[in-house]
Amino acid sequence: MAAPGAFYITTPIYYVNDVPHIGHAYTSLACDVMARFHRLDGRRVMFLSGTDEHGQKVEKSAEAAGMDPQAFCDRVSQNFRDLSGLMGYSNDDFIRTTEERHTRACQALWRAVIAAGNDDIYLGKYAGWYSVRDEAFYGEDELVDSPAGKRAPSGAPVEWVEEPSYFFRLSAWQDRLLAFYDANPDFILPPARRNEVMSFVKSGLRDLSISRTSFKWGIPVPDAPGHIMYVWFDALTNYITAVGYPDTASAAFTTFWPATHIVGKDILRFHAVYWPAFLMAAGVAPPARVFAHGWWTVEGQKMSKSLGNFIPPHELVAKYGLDPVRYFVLRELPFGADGDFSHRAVINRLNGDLANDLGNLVQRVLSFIAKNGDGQVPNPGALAPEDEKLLGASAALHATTRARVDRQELHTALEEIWRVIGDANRYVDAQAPWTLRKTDPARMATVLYALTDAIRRIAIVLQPFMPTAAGRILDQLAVPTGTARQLAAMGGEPKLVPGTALPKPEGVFPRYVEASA
RNA sequence: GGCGGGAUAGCUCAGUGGUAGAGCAGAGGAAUCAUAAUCCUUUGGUCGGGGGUUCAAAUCCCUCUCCCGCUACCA
Repeated sequence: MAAPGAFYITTPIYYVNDVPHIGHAYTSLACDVMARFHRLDGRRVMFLSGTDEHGQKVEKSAEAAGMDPQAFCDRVSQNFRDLSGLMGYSNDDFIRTTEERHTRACQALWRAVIAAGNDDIYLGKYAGWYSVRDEAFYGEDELVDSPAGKRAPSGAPVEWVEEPSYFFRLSAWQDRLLAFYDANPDFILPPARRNEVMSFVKSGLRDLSISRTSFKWGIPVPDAPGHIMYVWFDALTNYITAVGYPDTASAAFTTFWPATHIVGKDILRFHAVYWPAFLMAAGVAPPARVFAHGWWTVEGQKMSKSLGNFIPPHELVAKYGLDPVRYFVLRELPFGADGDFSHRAVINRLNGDLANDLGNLVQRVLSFIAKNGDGQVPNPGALAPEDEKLLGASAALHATTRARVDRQELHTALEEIWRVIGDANRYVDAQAPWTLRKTDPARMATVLYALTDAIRRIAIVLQPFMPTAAGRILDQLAVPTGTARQLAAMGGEPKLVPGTALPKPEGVFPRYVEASA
């Protein structure tokens, strides 16, 4: 069990051969929001990302580039580390599977499975139809008959090849996995994905080939010269490497493991089936949760190499700004479902939600105070019921958003926040401080105080989603950094101190104006 | 083929038995503190088709049509 109040969240390790696109950015961004949320909520957080650097493709790419595989990885993994900087990720560690600590962890995990004495790893033969030309294995059902014999779908000739391989006895784990899913109904989210995984497991499991002898770029299997670990055993282990495995008594491990894994739906099975089985076989606790998210389409079309419609994250950030991009991808699609990334939709969110609803709310209140309230935090009188209502709604966001974030429902968390932003705008109109200025200045001050305090709470809870913009709003309210910006401060102390000087207000979310044709 | 999910306002979706909802878009109005922002009102749906159960069905059952996901070793 992880320590109480601790939270460990991981992105997948990205395949180092890939070029980062919006899909990678999205996965990490969701993790980043959860990591930031829980830190602000007073928990100890470990947020891990990294790169997957082994495998035949990397070996070949390095060769093609005329480089040593390690030097090649050093270069291309930088693309993903740069992404962290660009998107403002707050990851605590960035693991690379070519690091020595990872080799140690993988070999230790392997040995632990063997030491458990259940014969879960055994030596067999990996066999299949291989096309030298395609450099790929094909399943029997994929092959096409031709006069010259069996052919790959590409038309390339195939040959039956066999190589010695270690296998993981996954077939023996069906019942234990199903029992685990039953005992942990939230282990796989969203629920639809859980159903898919369970039906997959119920349909029967085959043993898994977990080593290769046909190439070299990988982690050596202990006591088995010529064998290197096959991708998944190597890659998945990164999640425990980073918390100190094999030292399961280490502070990091006892504090943080088990983790919440956020993955794309394409790799759900590996995380929700193979990984818990590996761990249980080695006597290590399985992960706490695996959450699978969906895919982005771009202007209604699937992202693909042939269409060349991958969106480089840096272009988006340059065009719209970092926080608007963060907001858009988290708000636009239900986390878990597929969604479309379109210029139109970004503009609508940016101008409608950010500039009009939130940005204008902050600006109308703060500039009113700057002009009519001596530029200070107003001094409130007794609160009226409608004041209490607004303040109560904004304070309640702490609990409601936490409940949403706990289930990875980041879009509904934002919905909750925007509901209160709407309340605040309606409150401004209903109270009409511009009228109170002439009729009842004391009441005006109370109204403005209620508004600044509501905005303070809204900005605090928005920090995980839009760290820079939310921070700027808090700056404009003269909220000191530190505990005053923790989520706990939404409920009570420290509050805004009447009379505190406020800086000159500046717009936080400018409208996006389309370049005129 | 098998298993699972879905089809609700122009768009994206919420809504599991009791007089159809939200956001955006559209129309009209109010206000003028504010980033021509905000607020109010409002147009709009035979809840995919058909059948059934029920006093009552978007909601339960049957059936049809269409869409999507999963159906293993592709990093």
